[in-house]
Amino acid sequence: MSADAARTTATDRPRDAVFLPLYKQIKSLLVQRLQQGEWKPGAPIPSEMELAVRFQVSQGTVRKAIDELAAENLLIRRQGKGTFVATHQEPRAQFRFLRLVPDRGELVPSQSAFLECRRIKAPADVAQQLDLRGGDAVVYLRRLLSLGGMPLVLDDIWLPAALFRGLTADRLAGYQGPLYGLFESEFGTRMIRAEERIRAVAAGEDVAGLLAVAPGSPLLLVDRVSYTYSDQPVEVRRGFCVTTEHHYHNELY
Amino acid sequence: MSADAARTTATDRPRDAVFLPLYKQIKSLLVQRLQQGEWKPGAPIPSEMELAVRFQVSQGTVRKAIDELAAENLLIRRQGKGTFVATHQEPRAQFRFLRLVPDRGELVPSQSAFLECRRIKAPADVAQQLDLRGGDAVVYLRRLLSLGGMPLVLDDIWLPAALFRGLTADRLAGYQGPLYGLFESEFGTRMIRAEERIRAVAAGEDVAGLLAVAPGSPLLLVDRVSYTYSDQPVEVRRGFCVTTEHHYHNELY
DNA sequence: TAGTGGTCTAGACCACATA
DNA sequence: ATGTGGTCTAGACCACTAG
Repeated sequence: MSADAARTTATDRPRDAVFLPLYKQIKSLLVQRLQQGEWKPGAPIPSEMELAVRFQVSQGTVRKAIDELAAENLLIRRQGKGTFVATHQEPRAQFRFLRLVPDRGELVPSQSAFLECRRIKAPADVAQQLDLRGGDAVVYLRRLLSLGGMPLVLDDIWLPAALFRGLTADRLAGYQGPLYGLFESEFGTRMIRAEERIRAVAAGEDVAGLLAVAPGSPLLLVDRVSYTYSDQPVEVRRGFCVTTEHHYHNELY
Repeated sequence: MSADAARTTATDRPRDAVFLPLYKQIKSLLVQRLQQGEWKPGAPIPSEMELAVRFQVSQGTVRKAIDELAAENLLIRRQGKGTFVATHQEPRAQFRFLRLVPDRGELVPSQSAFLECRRIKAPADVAQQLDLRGGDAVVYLRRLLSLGGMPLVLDDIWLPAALFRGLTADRLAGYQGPLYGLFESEFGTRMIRAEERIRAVAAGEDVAGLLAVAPGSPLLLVDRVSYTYSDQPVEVRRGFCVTTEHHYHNELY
C-alpha cells in the first residue's frame, strides 16, 4: 500500500465520505497482521522506522498508530528494546481480567480444578452471545478456583468448538497458568477485551455445595463475554464468587 | 516559567535524578490551574497556541499534555471549538460513575430521595479513608435512588464537612441532577476518579425495608472512595443495590 | 557502539465550527 | 474569513538496552 494512494482530501473524496486519518489506516493494517498471526504474542514487531518505510509514511504516523494499540493493550512498548505483541502469559497482564482480590493481604496464586470438559450443543443464550447458529457445538468447561484450599469461584465457560478443537479434559488436567494464556498459545485465540454484568444472587443447592457455603448464601454472579480481534465474541463465562473475604475491584475514571 | 529553565538533560542533572519530560511538566501546570479553579468546569481553556506561547514550548508539547488530560477525562477536546474543562453536568459524563443499568430496555432517569443529611463526627473507618483526623466532622447523607417508583439503590455517603459547608437537607430537597454535578458547581469539589470494592451481601432488616425486598435477599454492596485532584479522597459511599432487574456493567480492556 | 523507542520542534495543511 | 483542534512530515536529539 502506498500512502499517496490512501491519502484522501476533501476535494478528491465523494461527498459525505468519511475522513479516515492515515494513522488509523496504519492501525488497521497492524491489527490485521496481528489477527493473522504474522507476529506471535510475546514477539517483537518491526521497528517504527521499518514499518514507516514499509507503509510509506513518516515515523510519526506509525508512532501514533502504535500509541493507540499500546493504549488498548494490544501491544507493549519497551524503550530501547522494541514493541511487542501483548500476551496473557506475563504476570503483569494476569490481573487485567481477574478482578477478585482479597480484602486483606497479598495476592496469592490460585489453584484451578477442572470439573467438567465436554463438547455440547450450544445453549440458545450462549449461541446468541457467541454469534453461533442454533446447533453449533461449544466446549463447555466447569472450573473451581480455590485460594489456599478455600473454594472461591465456580466458573462455567463456553467456547466455540470450532476454535478450540484440541481442548480436552486431559489437556487441562493439572494446568495452572492463566486460562487465556493457554488459549492464545495453544489455540491461537487471544482475548482482547470483555464485558461483564455483575449481580448478587442466592446460592443454589449445587453451587453452594461446590463452593462450601450454605444454600441461599449471597454470591457475586459475574457474566462475561470475551472478545478477540474485530470484536468477535469467543467466550461466554459465568462465575459464582464467594465474597466474604474477597471483593471485586474496579476503578472508575 | 521558561522551557529552557525546565529542560534537563543527562549531563546537567544530578545522578539518579528522574527525567521528567517537558510535556509532563506542562501537564502538571495545567492540573494545578484546574485545581485552583482558574478555569471552571464546562468553560474553555486557552487555545493550544496561546498555551504554547505562555509556557514557551511548541504547540506539539502542549498538545501531548492536553492529550493525556483528555484521556483521563479531565479535559474534553472539541474540534473547531476548543478544549473544555470536563463537567459532571453533561449527559455524556453521567454514566461514568453510575454503572448500574437495566437488564433490558432504555436508561431511564432516576429519582433521588434524601432520607438523611446530618453533620456528625466521622466514624473511624470513614475518617481513615478520607484522610481525616479522629474527631473531624463529616456530612452524612442517606439517599434512596428509585427507577420508575421502584427502589433500586440505598446510598450512605460521607463527605468532609470542611469542604461541604452549606450542604443541608434544604439544599438537597428536590434536587434531581447528578450529585457530583452539584458538588462541583456549588462546592467547587470535582470528583476525578473512584475506586470501588464490590461484594454480595444479605439484606439486613433496615436496608431490606427501605429497598422493599425480603430480609436476607442478596444485594450488591458497592463501597466507593472518590478522589479529586492530586488523589485527595473526598467522598466515601456505600451503596446497596437491588440487582434483580439491573446489573453492574463493566468493561475490561 | 548501534539500534530501539521517547521527546521536542517547526511548519504545512486539513477538518470543523462560528461569525 | 477566521480560529480552533487534528493530521502529517522531517529532522534533531535524548533515554534506554544490549552486544
